[in-house]
Amino acid sequence: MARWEPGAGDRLREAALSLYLERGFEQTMVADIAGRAGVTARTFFRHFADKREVLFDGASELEKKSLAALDAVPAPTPALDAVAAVLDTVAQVAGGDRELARKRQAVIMANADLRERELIKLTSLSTALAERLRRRGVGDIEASLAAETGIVVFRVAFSRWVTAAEVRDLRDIIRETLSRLRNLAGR
Amino acid sequence: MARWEPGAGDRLREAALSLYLERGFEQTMVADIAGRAGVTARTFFRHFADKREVLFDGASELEKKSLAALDAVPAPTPALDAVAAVLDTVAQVAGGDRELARKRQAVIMANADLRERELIKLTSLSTALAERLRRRGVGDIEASLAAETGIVVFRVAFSRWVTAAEVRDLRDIIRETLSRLRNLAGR
DNA sequence: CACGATGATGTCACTCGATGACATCAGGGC
DNA sequence: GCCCTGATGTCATCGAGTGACATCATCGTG
Repeated sequence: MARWEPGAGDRLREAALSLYLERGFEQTMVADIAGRAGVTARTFFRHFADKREVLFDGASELEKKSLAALDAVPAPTPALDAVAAVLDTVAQVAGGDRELARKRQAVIMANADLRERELIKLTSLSTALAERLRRRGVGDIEASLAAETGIVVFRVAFSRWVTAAEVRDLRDIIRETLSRLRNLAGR
Repeated sequence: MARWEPGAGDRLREAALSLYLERGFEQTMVADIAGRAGVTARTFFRHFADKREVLFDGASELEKKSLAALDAVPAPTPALDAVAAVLDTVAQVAGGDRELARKRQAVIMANADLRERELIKLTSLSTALAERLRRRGVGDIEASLAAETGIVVFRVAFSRWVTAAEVRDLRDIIRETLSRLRNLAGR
């Protein structure tokens, strides 16, 4: 076969991120993205469900790995400890390219629709985690609480990780954040 | 003045909810809502920013009352206890008409865009609470964690409250949920 | 090599959400 | 009666998103 060329999906992803950075999300039209990627707008929608999704389609892989990580935790582990183990894995998946993450986050934070989409991706992860926890015998409410709490820790830690001044690993920040939450909530 | 008649905003709210229930959110067109309310589509958008917002415009009042409740808590209270006090107020505002809440929630849960919007409303509340907590001297991370944790408790409790089988007060459920969270997270 | 299947893309037409510009109309104060 | 103001209607337009259909390249098979 010919030498490797990025597929249309990858080109669209790149084109979208750069355009969102240059002009902002709302000022970028799907036709612009498609044009930069060398395809038509119709093709954009064959690769991504909508204009926002182009920034979020890594989420399904994150979810898959997170669930695998949870399944790898031995059964008798307390719910929140199991979630902590998941967060270590999440840190590896999401905590790689910090500069890319900063760019992406800058775009997302600048637009309400994108913030909405980001939230629902994390909620979807939380729901999936809770469901697995229940299968392990964790109570209904406890499963939801543990999963959602884990997501809260991730969100707070992540938002700190992409801060300009911050230099620590995402994993370290997550651990510290979880520990602070325990102090906060413990009686 | 003439006898009381509901304004266009109220008529639109009612029309929208009933239509969303009858046909579903996506199957309902803005023109339908406007028609049932006796106005034009253009007028709909003069009352609500978009098609979703018609279900959520109570959120700003909820936020206002929540912040007032937080300000009413004496300063030396631990962050999570202060949030607990806020949740009592939230329970009063959101825990009134259970049947209405069930209808509304049924519509929201049936559509991804609406779920997104609901999430961001609660996140906005969380952000506002965290900001006030910081003003009281609560540390940066702790403020975010306490506020977001409070929202998690509310979400979990609320979703239980609108369950068909559930009969307890929203406030009671919230209290129990918070207590469970403390057990879960405490070391 | 020709052929037909398959998958990715382009083209066209259309619906609907959302917004700006301008006209209209009713009520209140002068 | 007149004017101001706020709420609404009308019209035009943009852009997201989708369905239907045509096209084209690739590839396995006879």
